[in-house]
Amino acid sequence: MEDALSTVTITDVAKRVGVSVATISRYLSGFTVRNEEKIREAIVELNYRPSAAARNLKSGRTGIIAIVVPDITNPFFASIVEGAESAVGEDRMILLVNTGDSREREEKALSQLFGRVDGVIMAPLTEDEQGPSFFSQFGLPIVFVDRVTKDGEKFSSVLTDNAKGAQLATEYLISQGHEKIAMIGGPCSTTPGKKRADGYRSALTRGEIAPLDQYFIESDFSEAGGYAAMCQLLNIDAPPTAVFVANNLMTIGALHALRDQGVSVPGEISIIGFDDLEFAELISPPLTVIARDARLQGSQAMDLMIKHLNNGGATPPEHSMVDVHLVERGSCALPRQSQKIRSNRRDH
Amino acid sequence: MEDALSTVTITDVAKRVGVSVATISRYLSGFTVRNEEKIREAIVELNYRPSAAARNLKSGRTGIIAIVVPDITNPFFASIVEGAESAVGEDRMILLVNTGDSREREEKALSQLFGRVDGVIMAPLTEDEQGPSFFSQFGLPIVFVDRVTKDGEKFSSVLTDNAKGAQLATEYLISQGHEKIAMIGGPCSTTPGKKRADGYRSALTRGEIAPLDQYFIESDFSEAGGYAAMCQLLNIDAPPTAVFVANNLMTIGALHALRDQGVSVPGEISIIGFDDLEFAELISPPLTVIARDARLQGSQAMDLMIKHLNNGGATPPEHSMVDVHLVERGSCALPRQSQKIRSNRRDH
DNA sequence: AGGTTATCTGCAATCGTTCTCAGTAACGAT
DNA sequence: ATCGTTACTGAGAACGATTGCAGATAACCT
Repeated sequence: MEDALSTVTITDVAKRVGVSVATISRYLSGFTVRNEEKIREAIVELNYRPSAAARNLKSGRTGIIAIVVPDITNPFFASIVEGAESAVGEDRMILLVNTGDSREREEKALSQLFGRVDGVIMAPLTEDEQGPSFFSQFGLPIVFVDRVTKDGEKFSSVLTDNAKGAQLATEYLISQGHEKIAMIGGPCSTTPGKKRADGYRSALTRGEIAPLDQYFIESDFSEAGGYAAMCQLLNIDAPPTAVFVANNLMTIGALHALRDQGVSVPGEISIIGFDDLEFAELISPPLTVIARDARLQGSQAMDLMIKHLNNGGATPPEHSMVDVHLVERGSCALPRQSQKIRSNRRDH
Repeated sequence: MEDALSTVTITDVAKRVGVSVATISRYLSGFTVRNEEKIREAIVELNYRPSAAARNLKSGRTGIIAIVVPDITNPFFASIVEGAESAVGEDRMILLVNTGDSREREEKALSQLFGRVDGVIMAPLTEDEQGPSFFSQFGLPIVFVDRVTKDGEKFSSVLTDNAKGAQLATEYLISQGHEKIAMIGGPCSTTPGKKRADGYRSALTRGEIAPLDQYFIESDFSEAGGYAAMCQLLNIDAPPTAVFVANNLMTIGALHALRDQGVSVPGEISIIGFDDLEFAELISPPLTVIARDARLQGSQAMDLMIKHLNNGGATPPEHSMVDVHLVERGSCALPRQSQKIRSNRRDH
């Protein structure tokens, strides 16, 4: 019932009980001491809370793990964060950094993390992270999630099988008879952007379809980017009959574009997305996607980090890969005969 | 180029340059000192990074603001967090706590925050937060966002005009000629749960429609809850012709239920949700909702917190209210004639 | 050159803990 | 009564930075 304003320290408690600070400290860390009851009382009465700052200084650990993501409003990253949160355990907490797709913010935040956190779980903006030695010099344990940097092999990582996912999507479209298959991709400077493009191309090649430049649009993983890309695809001479869109936000944008242009899905064009959405079934038609467990990616990354930390930072880097699978719903169909004719007409 | 393993302290830098630690410290805080060039070099060569822990201890501030939300995968809270992040400024960071709708986690996290953060922005799980004096005793500045606790007036808050939103929704349905208007609400132990129920009831009363118990279902703001509630509504004798669903996740659940049961929207039943969704337009029919600016709520909460902190914690509590508005799309329509007849028949 | 001022510097205390080390008290065994 | 053992205790040195104070140096003026 004392003043909650001025900070109560361990010394105040010690004085009140009439013992030394060491005793209070020991009591707090679970040793048996003589006046436990009186100490308990004093702590409650004074409303004493140990200073985390002082503990950090003494122990060299903060009990905080940073998680750095480009965009927390992207449901995928939100799930990663949630997964990480769920695995963080009793005695640690999460510091969230949302870089907002800004390189500047990312750099700044990273430099401020030192001494505040015990480790960093990170989805870097791009692969060419400020020089190859940056993270080696960084001095804090790192686990990459979803994306890596150039020298990423040196650190633990939890990735998705992006190439397989893209292949699965493309092969599915091929198996339905599509030939004019476009892709709206992410920035090739990012891991998923690059790998998904690779998977798309290799599936096409394997299906004996020549990848066309005009059918591949490198966009930016944003809704607006997906919208623009889809408009661009609709405007070319022989528009594709199917489009693989490389992430959830761009898929939403692409669907908006199709709706605005009055193009029916899957009647006139088939769409397959990457990353499932909570409401994918509610869209008309229900959206077919390549799905993966984002939450699992987050929790695995956290597990790796905690393992590393608990081993005194002496573990070799581990690389984990989360599987992908096709969720077949209603947004893909056989290419329309009429379309084939129309497009054939245009071709000649 | 020294070892990045062992921690480099300010003392190491001082030794290297041949000055006292005080000088290095002063250099770091922007004072002009004599050997600036040499100091700069030493810092780079040793890869020195000031220890945040030590600074915290000395200064009593951490430069970190906690933000506590029930569920980060809810797009609404993700936007709040993003808004807060965007307003946090250069010299502070965000510590995210995701309570996962668990009271236990919330309590535990709160108790661990002391000394780790300078303030807490919080959307409490329920209004009756562990005794009325808890937050008064808490010892850390608090700003409530979206929700408050019982003694919430004592702290700054950024809320939504929930009652108005619910009224708007209900009046809109009434204006279309609906009389059998149900509501799927959130827990009445939460601010939005309670206020939205109030708004719904008062709009009904004002429209001279008696609120029926069977038309109000208190659910839990989750997708599964929305699903179950909608199923329940469909099963009663005189099912409603319109339903106001009190949050985004429950709306998704309700729509799933309607789809599964083959009920057409808005043909057989009109739906209006609370909180817009990125993809609300893509659903068929496009979803009519009560919308508000979640991002703004987050940034306003952060602004309030920073203002408080910069004033040395001596500001009186401020209460801010974010406006709501109706976004009319396609999920509401006039009640079907056939339904009216059918229900009239049943009533008598 | 001497005196005055303006800058810069180092010493040492401090923040709130933890932890080592030396010590004391209690108790049973001899 | 003495000794050994066990079980707890307190003093004080860290941890790595910041900062008031007083002293040192340089710069400037007459």
